[in-house]
Amino acid sequence: MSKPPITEPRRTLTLRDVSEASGVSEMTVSRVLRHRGDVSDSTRERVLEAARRLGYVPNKIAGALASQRVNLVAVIIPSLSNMVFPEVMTGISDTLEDTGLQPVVGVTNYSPDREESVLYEMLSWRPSGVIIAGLEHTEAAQAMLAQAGIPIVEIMDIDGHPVDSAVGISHRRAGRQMAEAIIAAGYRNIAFLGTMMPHDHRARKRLEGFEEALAKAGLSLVDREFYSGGSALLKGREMTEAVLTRSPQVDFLYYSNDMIGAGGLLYCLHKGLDVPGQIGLAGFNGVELLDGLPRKLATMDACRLEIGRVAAEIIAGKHASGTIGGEVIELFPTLQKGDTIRG
Amino acid sequence: MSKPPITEPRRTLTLRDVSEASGVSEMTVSRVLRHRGDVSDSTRERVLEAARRLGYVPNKIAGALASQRVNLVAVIIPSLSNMVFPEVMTGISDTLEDTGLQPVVGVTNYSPDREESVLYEMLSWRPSGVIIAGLEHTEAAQAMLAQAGIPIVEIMDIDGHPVDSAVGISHRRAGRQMAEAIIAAGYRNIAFLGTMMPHDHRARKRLEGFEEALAKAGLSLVDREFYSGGSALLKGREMTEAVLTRSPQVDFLYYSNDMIGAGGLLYCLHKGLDVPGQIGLAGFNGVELLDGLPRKLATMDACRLEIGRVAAEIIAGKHASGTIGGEVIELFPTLQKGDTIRG
DNA sequence: ACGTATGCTGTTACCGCTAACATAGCCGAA
DNA sequence: TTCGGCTATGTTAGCGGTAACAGCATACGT
Repeated sequence: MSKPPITEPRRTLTLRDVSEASGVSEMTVSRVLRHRGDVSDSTRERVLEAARRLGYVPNKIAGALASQRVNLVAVIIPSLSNMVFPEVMTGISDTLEDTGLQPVVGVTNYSPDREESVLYEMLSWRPSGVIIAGLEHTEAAQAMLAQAGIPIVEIMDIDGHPVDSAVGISHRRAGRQMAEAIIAAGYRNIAFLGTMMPHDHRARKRLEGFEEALAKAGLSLVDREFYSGGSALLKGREMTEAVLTRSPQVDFLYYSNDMIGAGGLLYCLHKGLDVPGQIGLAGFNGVELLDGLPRKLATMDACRLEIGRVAAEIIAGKHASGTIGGEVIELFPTLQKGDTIRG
Repeated sequence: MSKPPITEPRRTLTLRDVSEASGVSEMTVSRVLRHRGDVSDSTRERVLEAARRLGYVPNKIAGALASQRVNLVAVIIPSLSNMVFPEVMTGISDTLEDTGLQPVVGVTNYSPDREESVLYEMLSWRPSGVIIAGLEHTEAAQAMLAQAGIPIVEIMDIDGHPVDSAVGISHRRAGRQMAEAIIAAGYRNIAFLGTMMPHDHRARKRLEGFEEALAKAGLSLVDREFYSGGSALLKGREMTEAVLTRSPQVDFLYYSNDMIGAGGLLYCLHKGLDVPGQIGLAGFNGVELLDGLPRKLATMDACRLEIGRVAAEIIAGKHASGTIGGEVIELFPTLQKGDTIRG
């Protein structure tokens, strides 16, 4: 380092500053910094040294405007506070890692209006693609997605009509499968405990599938209980107590997610109930958390990591299926009976 | 709607398209869409109708370049998969909600190099501010932060020297406080169980403070156990078993986070140990999850929501303290003894 | 020697939008 | 009527980069 680093620049640096400091044109600096085109080693060295010394950080805004290319992928999800979407994010990040693409997260809190405005905001940055949870959106959001002219992947759910591509599982089928397993194990007095979220379409579809399969076996839910907000584990405990008090004949508890299921399981064990003999339980998601419980809750893996991975591959244009857009990729969750279903 | 919506635009729309469709200049359209300046009601109506009909989405890239203003706030955090950062995010989002600012999240996985590159990437979009976890960064990252010319808030931790502002708690003090409470309750054979993450400086500082207070009382840790990866709840269980087998004299287990603490608690209860008489436990973070456990784990709230809120206020320039930048705001966690410390 | 391929660097014209200033019409006061 | 002072709109000149092409050595085959 011959010259000392600049300490307090009065304004933010531009290519011109680096070009003047290294005695070449702005274009050449641009080429060096983007590892593009042929530049002689000596020039490259000089430019890099100057850029480093000045502390130059390129302006992607200008770059994106000029090149009409943005390395951002919009990811729009309902929440970060349950275990499921962070894991999807991991799948996305891992896959995007070596593509030069960068995920940008927007959170909707399960509000369609908020989803619409988050989408608008993100599209206004002209991302290279959109990954968005669910198939249900406002009309305006649907229109924006359809017109955006970039790859769109709707994730988690495939029971519906995607705008472009979709990657997910059939929640309806998942509900059905769980019901069938429960019935096959001999349980007959089944209750449902879940979230009261009018816009959680996936939980709704699971319940629909579940009840459909019950109906086919001539059964119906003997009780149901909903909650919203608060600590899921605690709510699971409280709801379970409420249901078992109100409907003592219940011999199976189907939860809309693992967290409340875990709360219910802890409650049942605490009460000394015979699980799964006297009463069975099942949740949904296959969250890692369950591994630490005294007994393993029955659940179905929602393929979260895989969904993120595949969605990102589609955006990055490196998904196995050669086709361009418009594909629906169904993943198949596996039912894990754990220790809370008989047999 | 007199004219039907355009269905398949060959290229993405610009202000010019809207201006032609509504018979005014681009500037006027721009003014209408930004609610800026005086525009007659009739013109505004006409422009909005045209924009809506065409499905125009403004190009913020061009707008930002021209106006030299970007409504983005970079938020750089180590992880999304533990409960802590999502809650900080909630605090940030809530506060930014009505400021026109938008958080953009980058995740570093506790890697300093990754942090540096994520920071570089985000700064290249010229955000209005940066919120970044921790006070320890690579030299290059420090330099970038110092030169960025925008408000920087380092969050979570205040034991060190911030580049600009800082909001957080003293983890060293938190560790000390917990040790003092444990000693006061009469426990003497204390073990530590934590993560093996060389870059989790906050966990390290808590342990340092903890040991410091032990030393002052003439005590030292009788055992310690570290883990990395896997289900925290399960790891807590396994580590606890290992420690209690190896060091049967241990009468207190101090965990570096609530999740492994919860696993340990479940293990102890399962083994029929007398908690907190025979053995005490404590974690850190005050996660909501604990409310659902059969017994409440002792913990310290890390003020996560508040940290996010205050950090965002500083960036938005609406924090109570009138000063501009350079402030260190210390928050004070409360010790919750729960049911797992005697007395 | 000549034409031409090749490697390196510079020039020009935008990308889509907005700040700043310019202009036109209209009102009321002098 | 004339003139300032509004209001509503248009015009001009960039913002900081990059695509595309132009230019100029140097190397090389014939």
